[in-house]
Amino acid sequence: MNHRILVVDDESRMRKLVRDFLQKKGYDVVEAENGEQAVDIFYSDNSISLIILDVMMPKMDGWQVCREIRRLSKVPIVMLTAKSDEKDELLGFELGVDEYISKPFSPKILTARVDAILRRTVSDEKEMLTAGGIELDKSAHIVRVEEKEVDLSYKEFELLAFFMENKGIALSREKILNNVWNYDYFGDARTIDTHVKKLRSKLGPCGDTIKTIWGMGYKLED
Amino acid sequence: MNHRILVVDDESRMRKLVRDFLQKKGYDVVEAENGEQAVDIFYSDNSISLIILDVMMPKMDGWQVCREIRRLSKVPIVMLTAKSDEKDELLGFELGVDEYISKPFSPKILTARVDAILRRTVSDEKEMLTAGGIELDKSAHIVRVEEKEVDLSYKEFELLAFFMENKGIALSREKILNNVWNYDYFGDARTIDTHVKKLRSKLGPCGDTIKTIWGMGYKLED
DNA sequence: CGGTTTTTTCACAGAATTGACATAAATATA
DNA sequence: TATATTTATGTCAATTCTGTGAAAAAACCG
Repeated sequence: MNHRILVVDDESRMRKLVRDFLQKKGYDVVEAENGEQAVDIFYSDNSISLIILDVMMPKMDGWQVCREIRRLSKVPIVMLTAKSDEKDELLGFELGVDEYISKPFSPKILTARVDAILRRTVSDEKEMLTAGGIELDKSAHIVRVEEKEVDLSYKEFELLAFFMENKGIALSREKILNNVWNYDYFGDARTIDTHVKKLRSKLGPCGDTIKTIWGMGYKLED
Repeated sequence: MNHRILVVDDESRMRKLVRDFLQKKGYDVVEAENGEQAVDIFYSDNSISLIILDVMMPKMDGWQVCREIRRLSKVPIVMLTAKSDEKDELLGFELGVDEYISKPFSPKILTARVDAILRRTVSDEKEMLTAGGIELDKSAHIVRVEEKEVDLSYKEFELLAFFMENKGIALSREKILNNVWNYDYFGDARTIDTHVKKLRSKLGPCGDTIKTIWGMGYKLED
């Protein structure tokens, strides 16, 4: 799930600078040294999730590249401008630029903005619950422990989801019963123990994320 | 799935130039040296998916050709103009011109625009759903598994389409019933199972793309 | 209408899950 | 330390759920 970022600038020094910081943050980086190349790359590599674009470039400038890309894609675009210029920004927003960063910029600002934009666009896609090394996707009904998918039964899944929705909160057996089991269930409270046991063992290395609170109930650690 | 492009220009040098670049990109090219011929060819060859039209031509000019074609077709039209002229562009957009390219143009720009338009229109018209080796064309009502067409009944098709529109998402039987069957259907819950069974067997090697989520429903894998 | 295809119902076998229970282990309490 | 209380664990029968084939019912089509 790594993001690939296309950096477009005619100065190789600047490309290297930006690339270094993005790579340190764990992003994949692809470079283009002019607008045409950028468009080519973007059209041929459909895994680009964000473009950083210098405005000042010979031949095809940043605006043109932006316009060209926007013909068929809504990929987030960050513009690098020599200095903040209101007129330009207005033009940019019409073209669908997502963010401006004016040179000289601090690398922190750059990566922070990139992070923010990607988080925004990604989080639109799906809701994930996480805790420690556990990842739970309610809609896909998938649980992963340390990146590896784990098979859970229906009840186990429901129970874990309830734990994760209340991570860090101590839950009494009664509360768990009322939420995970049907309201007409009046069975043994020990039943929960059995399910917790199975959960713990199926969660493997993360099994001890479910803590016992003696005399009270259980809690999923944050 | 190759696109055929009709290039209309009275200068053979220009036709050859455009044709060369489009062919290098893998397009089929048909040429016409005047408006009448263009209209004739377009009407007789119904596999033309885009037209590149020079504005300046003797007898019947580009606008006239455009108007003529638009009488019965929405095929994308790209105009080649000697120089960008606002008045002309306004006229053109009223006539439904999709794109302008002013001479002299870079061949790369030409092909990039053509790519973009075709990708856009293709994805507008044909809503293609894919998942694993399964391809589903909703408008054409066709399903292919590993390039080979598969015969599905109406209900089977609807069900598969619903799965593919929600690929990666776990779907309860209730949800499936509400979406694929009429709201007033209260039949046996086994009905879905039966259809899933048939789907799985008809999808052959991709049959196991439809996962059972025990106690919950089904899911088409991403 | 008669034949054909599609859709639905149904019963049952087999699979997976669940909850109960007995027993062992752990923790608090006196 | 001894005792009471609470939790962990393994086992297993009962229950619930799904897959399947066959057959009935409905829709379709000349």
